[in-house]
Amino acid sequence: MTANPTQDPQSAAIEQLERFGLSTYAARTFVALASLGTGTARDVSQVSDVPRTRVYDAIDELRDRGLVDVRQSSPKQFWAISAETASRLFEQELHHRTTVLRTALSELEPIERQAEQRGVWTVEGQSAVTERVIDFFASAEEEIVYMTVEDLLTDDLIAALGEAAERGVSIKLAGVSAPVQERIQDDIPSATMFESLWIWEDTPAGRLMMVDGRKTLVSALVNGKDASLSDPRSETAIWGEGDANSLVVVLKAIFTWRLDTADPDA
Amino acid sequence: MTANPTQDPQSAAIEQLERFGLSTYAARTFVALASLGTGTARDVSQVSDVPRTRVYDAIDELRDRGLVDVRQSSPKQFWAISAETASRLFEQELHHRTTVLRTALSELEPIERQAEQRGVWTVEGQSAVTERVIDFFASAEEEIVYMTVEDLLTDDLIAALGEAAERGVSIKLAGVSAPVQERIQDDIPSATMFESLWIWEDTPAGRLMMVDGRKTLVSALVNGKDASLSDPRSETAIWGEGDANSLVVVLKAIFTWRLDTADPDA
DNA sequence: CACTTTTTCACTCGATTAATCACAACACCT
DNA sequence: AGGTGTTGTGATTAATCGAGTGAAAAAGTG
Repeated sequence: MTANPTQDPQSAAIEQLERFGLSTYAARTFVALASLGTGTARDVSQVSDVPRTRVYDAIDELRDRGLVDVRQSSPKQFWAISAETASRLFEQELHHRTTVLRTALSELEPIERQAEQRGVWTVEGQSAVTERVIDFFASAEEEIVYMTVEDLLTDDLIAALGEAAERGVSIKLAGVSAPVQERIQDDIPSATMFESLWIWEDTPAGRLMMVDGRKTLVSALVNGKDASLSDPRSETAIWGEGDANSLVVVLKAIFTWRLDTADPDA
Repeated sequence: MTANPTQDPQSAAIEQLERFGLSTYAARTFVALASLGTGTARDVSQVSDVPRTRVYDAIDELRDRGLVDVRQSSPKQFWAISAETASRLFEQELHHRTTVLRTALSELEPIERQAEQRGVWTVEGQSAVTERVIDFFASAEEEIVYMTVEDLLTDDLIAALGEAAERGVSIKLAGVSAPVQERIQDDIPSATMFESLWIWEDTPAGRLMMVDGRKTLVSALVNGKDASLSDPRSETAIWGEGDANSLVVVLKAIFTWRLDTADPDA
């Protein structure tokens, strides 16, 4: 997962197929067939390095999944469905499985998950942090304050902000770069900007978020000094929820001070 | 995989999570946490039957995937993301992975896959057969003839027919049940019906298809006598392509005879 | 400071799967 | 027909991975 330096199509396809539940033989066999179009066990074995005697089992597996058809002759001929059809097939199946998962999980989810917690939770990895922020945006009812130094304001986030804005949530942003700022003005005209600030002008910055004055999140990039922008995944965040939560209290104080003193229209 | 009699949410969720690449410990841990909301290693161990000493590893795995956050206290507290967020996360990831697969596969697909083949290919399983039929519909340029005895004309197929019709493909159907027939008239007004027929009036029937007079498919349900409609997955089809293909020749003869003699407007 | 609980880590056992081998069936060629 | 090489199936071995167990270190608690 971490080692993926734009490898060749072969290995990429094989890796994905394996992760979708095929055995390595089946995966290699299918990839071989996909490049051949059709072929015999021998052909497949030669280009895939699957032992010829095992190609038949692999074909069986692929047949069960509807990925390969067989011509009953001697030698048997195998035929792979097209790349387009194959991916459509997988997408369909996986969509179905996520639906099953969603249903099952929500059935056993507790009625209400208690908010109002002591202490703070930690999240690791940029994508995970973003995911969490989006979640919080989605739960906002009145106000979102979001502040970032670099351009940690991706399309996902803008979309989530847009949805919130349409619900009537007031949105206050800071630290947005000029080009993105223009986009925001178009997409979410109701959003107001306030001056970024302060201590970490050019530090390995992260983000800072508060929704409804009772959910807050702070993040930072871990490689403080050395490799600052090398690995984009090295972000760590902490968040807390509830009026009495210490992190919430602190951030609320900072933000209200800042928002009050700042020029409200900028 | 075959044993799936609408099991309880617990096992269903665990099964899906495992198939998405989580270890069984991680899957069980997440499900436990999902029902608890938050909890310690001990809590998790009790409801999930994961050895307490291994909950930590499982949490690490879940953390890497952004499914769980941790509160650094003693004992540590674990927090699971919501069912909704989790499934969205998976759907996103899987969509991405199918895209990677699609790209990789199409890069190594041969320039042109030779049509015009001797012999016939076999497909097994109702879903696989349907998939293949849809594929052929999508490749049709002039004419589709499709004939089925039972209601092997699902929404997928109707949709595929619709798309073909919009491309200007002429569509000829037979053996469609009355209710479905009405639907067709609405969705695809250009389609013409002809009388089903013949030998297999109430046999364990299948389908019969021809596109552009050069691709044909015939299917049958295998459990001829005993369990006819018990297992819907026991369908087998054969198909062939090319003007000289024997199956094509036979079917073309049958159909042209049938279509010529039948009343063209019915 | 003793004692419990939490957390980490190393190791064993078992199951799954890759890989090899031996043999039977079949087709082709002379 | 008979020989020869290729194809398909089944059994067997080797290796890998993950579940489960237990010991030991770390952190709390009285």
